[in-house]
Amino acid sequence: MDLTSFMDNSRPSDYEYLIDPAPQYALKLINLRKNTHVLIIYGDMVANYEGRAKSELGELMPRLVISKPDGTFMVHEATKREPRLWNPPPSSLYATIDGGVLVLRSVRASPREVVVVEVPVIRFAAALKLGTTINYRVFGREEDMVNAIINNPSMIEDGLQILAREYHTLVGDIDILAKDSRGNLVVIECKRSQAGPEAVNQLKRYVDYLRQREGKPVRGIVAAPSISAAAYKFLRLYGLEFRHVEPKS
Amino acid sequence: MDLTSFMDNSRPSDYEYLIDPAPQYALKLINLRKNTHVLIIYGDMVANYEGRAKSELGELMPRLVISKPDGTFMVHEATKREPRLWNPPPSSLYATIDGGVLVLRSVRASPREVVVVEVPVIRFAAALKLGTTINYRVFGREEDMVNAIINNPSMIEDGLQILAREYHTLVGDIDILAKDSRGNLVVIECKRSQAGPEAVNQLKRYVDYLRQREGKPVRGIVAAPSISAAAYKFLRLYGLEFRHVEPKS
DNA sequence: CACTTTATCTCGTGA
DNA sequence: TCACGAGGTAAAGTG
Repeated sequence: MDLTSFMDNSRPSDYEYLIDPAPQYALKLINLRKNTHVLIIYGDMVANYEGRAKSELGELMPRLVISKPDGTFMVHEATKREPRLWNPPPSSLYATIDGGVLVLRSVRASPREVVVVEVPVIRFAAALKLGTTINYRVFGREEDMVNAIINNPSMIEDGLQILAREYHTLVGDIDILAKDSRGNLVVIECKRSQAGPEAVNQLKRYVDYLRQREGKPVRGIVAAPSISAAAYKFLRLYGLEFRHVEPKS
Repeated sequence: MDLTSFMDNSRPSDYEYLIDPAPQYALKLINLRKNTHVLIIYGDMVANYEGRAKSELGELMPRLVISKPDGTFMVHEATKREPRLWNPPPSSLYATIDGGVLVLRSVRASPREVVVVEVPVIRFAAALKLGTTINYRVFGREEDMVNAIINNPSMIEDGLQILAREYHTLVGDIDILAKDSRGNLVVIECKRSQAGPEAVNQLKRYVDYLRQREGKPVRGIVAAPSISAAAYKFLRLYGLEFRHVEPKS
């Protein structure tokens, strides 16, 4: 493939790449494809971000820029899953050449956030057509746990009767509201991973609210695969309960 | 540059790339560079993940794999900042050819999680040397807010005396513990962005605990740039207070 | 190592 | 649009 063939042909192809391109070639690729392709720019660059917070990558070194057609903009370094700088979608990419240097400006409208990248040395640039999986689904989420409990309440305790799921209250939504065999209201808070202090606190909030509103005893149960020691102490301090439930059951 | 020169020379260079490579060439690049370079593989692929949860990208379509020397492994699609599938560092990458098809297996030890990617069509593969910014710093975090308040407690109210920061209790850590001009304990919970019901609930947890432990009135203040309407109602309901504080002040 | 909390969290959902 | 809460959260810091 002619590496610069795209210059003479504005019809998008699946992928195009430039090796050690002059800035104006990279610029043209970016502007032609930024709304349809995922762009990759590899080179020596500096960058900075200002918006909700502020930070700077002032030392010139090789980094990797990834820009997606939805506005996602990321500056990756050698380590970590997270980009060092980024703008989430929807953001807008503006590329220019300033003093012979490629400059990428990603602007997020609300909240106003700007990432600016200067690339004095462009080693590689590419425009790639990527797909998107439809009907993507993850199994083993909290919702699946809630379903499992609703379908089989005895996994919490015998005689439990489900009253509602996602029961809305002034202080938040209760995962499962139920009634035990003795007629007590039971609030169940599900966590797909180990429950910590926040989970207990959340449950306590719901239970306190219902106790006050109903004027009678209300039980609270954390349903999770495990609970931290501190959270368990906290839970017992307030007379709440824990049930072991695996997220994939 | 000879696109296959790396084959005859195991000395790492800054970047190498293969265009429409045969699987065994891509395999060799991956195995030579996976521990030192960031790898990019673009092609048509299917993938699946199993670990804490489970999901599948069963439809063959163009996707982008990024692998970092620390074990970061990501499968990106056309949209979103988040990879569709991933393993965080530290994970291990194992590449093989199975029935003529490049197979990438990323394994995380604990918790055990596996991402498997099959790439029947490899359009592009590259090994890139990336840098890492040292002494990286973000400005405008919650810690900066806490510092600002400790250095100038009057931004909360006059006569406030700081007693402790990160004060540990049975139910969690208090951002700032202080005493007001009348001798009341004051718990301050800082949020760098708008405070929601959870922030208020967190504060209530600390205040309730101290009230009980100390047997005397304890004030609670949420310090944040703003607070949601629901959170504010909730806050007033429990006799807590709100102070406007900007994260960059 | 486990636990706790923050985050420029991101993302989906529902009002 | 905003608010709220889950997430395979990841990453940092502490005991």
